[in-house]
Amino acid sequence: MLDSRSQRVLWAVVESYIDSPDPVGSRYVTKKYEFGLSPATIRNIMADLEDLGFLTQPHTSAGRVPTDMGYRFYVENILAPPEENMARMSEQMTNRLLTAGGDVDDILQEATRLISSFSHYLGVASLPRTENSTLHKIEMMNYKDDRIVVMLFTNEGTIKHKIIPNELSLEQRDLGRISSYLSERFTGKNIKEIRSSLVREMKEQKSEFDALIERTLAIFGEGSDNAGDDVLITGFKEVVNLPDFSDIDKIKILSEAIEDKHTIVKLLDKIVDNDGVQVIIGSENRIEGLSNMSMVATTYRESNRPVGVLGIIGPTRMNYQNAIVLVDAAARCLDRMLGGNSS
Amino acid sequence: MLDSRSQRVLWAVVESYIDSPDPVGSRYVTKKYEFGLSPATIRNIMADLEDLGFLTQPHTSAGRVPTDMGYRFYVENILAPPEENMARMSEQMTNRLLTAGGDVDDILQEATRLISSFSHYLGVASLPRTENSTLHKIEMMNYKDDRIVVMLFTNEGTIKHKIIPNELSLEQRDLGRISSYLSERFTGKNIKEIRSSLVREMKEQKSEFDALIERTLAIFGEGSDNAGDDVLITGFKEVVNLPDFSDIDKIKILSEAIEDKHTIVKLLDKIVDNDGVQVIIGSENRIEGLSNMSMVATTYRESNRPVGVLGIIGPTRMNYQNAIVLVDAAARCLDRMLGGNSS
DNA sequence: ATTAGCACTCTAACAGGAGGAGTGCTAATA
DNA sequence: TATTAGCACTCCTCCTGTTAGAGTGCTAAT
Repeated sequence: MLDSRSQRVLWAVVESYIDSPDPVGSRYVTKKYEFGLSPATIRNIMADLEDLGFLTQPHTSAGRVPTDMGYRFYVENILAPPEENMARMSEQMTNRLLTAGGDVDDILQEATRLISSFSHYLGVASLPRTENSTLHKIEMMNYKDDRIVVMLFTNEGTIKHKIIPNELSLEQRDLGRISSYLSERFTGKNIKEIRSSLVREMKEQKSEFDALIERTLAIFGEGSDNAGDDVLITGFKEVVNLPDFSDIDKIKILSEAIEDKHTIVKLLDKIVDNDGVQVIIGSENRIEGLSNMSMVATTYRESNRPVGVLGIIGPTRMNYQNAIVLVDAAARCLDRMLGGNSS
Repeated sequence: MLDSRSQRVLWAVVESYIDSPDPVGSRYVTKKYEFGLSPATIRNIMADLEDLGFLTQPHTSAGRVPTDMGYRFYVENILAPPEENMARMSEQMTNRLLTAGGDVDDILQEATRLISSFSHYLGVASLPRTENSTLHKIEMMNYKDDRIVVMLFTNEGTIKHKIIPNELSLEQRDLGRISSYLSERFTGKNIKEIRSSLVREMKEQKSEFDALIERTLAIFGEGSDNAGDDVLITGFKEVVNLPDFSDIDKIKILSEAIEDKHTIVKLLDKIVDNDGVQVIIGSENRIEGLSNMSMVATTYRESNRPVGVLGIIGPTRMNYQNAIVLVDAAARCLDRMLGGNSS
């Protein structure tokens, strides 16, 4: 599809543009990379690459800049194998990550922090969605006379609790009965299923515990309606230091996306599980305002079941190779940490 | 200390500079505010105010700008009583806040979000520090064979849980004994005290449960060493839209402060409880990099005991009146919501 | 097929100048 | 004595024109 000489030129342009965000000219390419060709020839090749849509010019007499399509080709066909020191870097990160303790949330927090500080881009992750977990146990207990604490234990090792008013003045004995009934009936079942089956039941047969059940449901459903609480974003301070964000308007857009999180959620939702690191380049994401951002992400697993997404978001001019290696290393590390937990 | 005419001029300068960040000139003051004086007279007064340290000039032929000292005088001596629509605004906010549900964390999250969006500055808050709470109950239960869930219930209505490995393979029976022993001994006591007394005991007498106790301690102490997890900061997207942050370097400094949180913690620590909204202006905070930021904050209470801080951070050129009213309204609203809870 | 040469284009950077806003001072005024 | 009008002066901002440089595309020569 593209002769190897053109590929090498495209490679040179992308690499050097990633290195520093100045349009790259023909002369520069001949100087920096050993082509054995004159600038004029490079110019011709570049013109061809532009016709094909891989490169573009900011203005008539400027050098070339890769298009999203150019990056795409670069990522898919001519990405070099990771360098030695890249491997060392990801190993370092993995080691740091392995020392992280706490529950899943803490580990993920640390993971995003690490991939952000190693890549100098934004680290993002979606927490395991409760609704995809399976129930391990439900506990209810009295708390301070007028309230009940409901606790939800999942097989995935997360615990959620919620305080609800004890409207029926239930005794601890009653609570024990209710919770062991629920536990017995639903243990091992998918939270999402439980939720819908409870809702159905409540419609069919009115019980005196409806109010209690309804409030309990809130734990099950948390995060499913107001998506955004279950996504972590770290590293804004890294990103503002990039020359790509010297423009204040870009910062505004980004800060809005980060704070509202909905946009990022939409992005993460695009990552499906297909056993590998996925790359979404620039306008491919089809999200307004994020057309000059790319994402490198993959799913992470828990007992061999994909439960969430981990990735890096940066400018289209990002170091894809670096990002891919880091994300992959972090995700596989998570797999081990989480998988090992629930064994 | 300052005759009323000078005060009015200072007031005019501050107000109009808050309104828009251009140095304010003598002519402008006479036009906008009815002084019955000529620009020349205003100039003389301004020169006096400059000599006194309340105003300053960016350059020779520019208008005047308030100094930190100027703002200080303005805040303490000549702040006008809140306008009508200000009161309506804070009422609106209060209503919105009252509908917030969930535990303390959720409520505070909503509170910072609200004061940020109403003020267009940064909303900040410190969560109630667990170590200042009193213990209500401790529960321990087996979880998935090889682990234990430790739950800490405070009188203040917060619950913390932690999963720790069950190294001694304790039975639920043992756990029940241990937790009821701990509960019995420490209920009603201050968490901080409990922590230190447990540590002391562990040193004095080795018990077979030391490892368990030590891990349990981690819950008590959480947030005390790595301060930063217990502070909320919201509204970066509001702040980047201010003309004060059109400079990219200021954004960098701020984003760093927000992400690391330590700086903000230091700032919040300066707020002591003395029954009222406190204002820290510009370089008064003595924190590097934040010399052009001000904070308006106050403590919020739980059962009449101050447990945390809530405030607004913005540029020195912030609308103090507005901020004070909002912070006060929000804090008093929190008082009610939390105080009512634990009655 | 490649390359040297050249005219052309566009930008970034600098310098100079006009306009304007605002001051401080002095002298006149109420 | 306090206020004000007048005026010279300063400094910033904005606009303009110019220049240097980088890079291109094209053509003709190799």
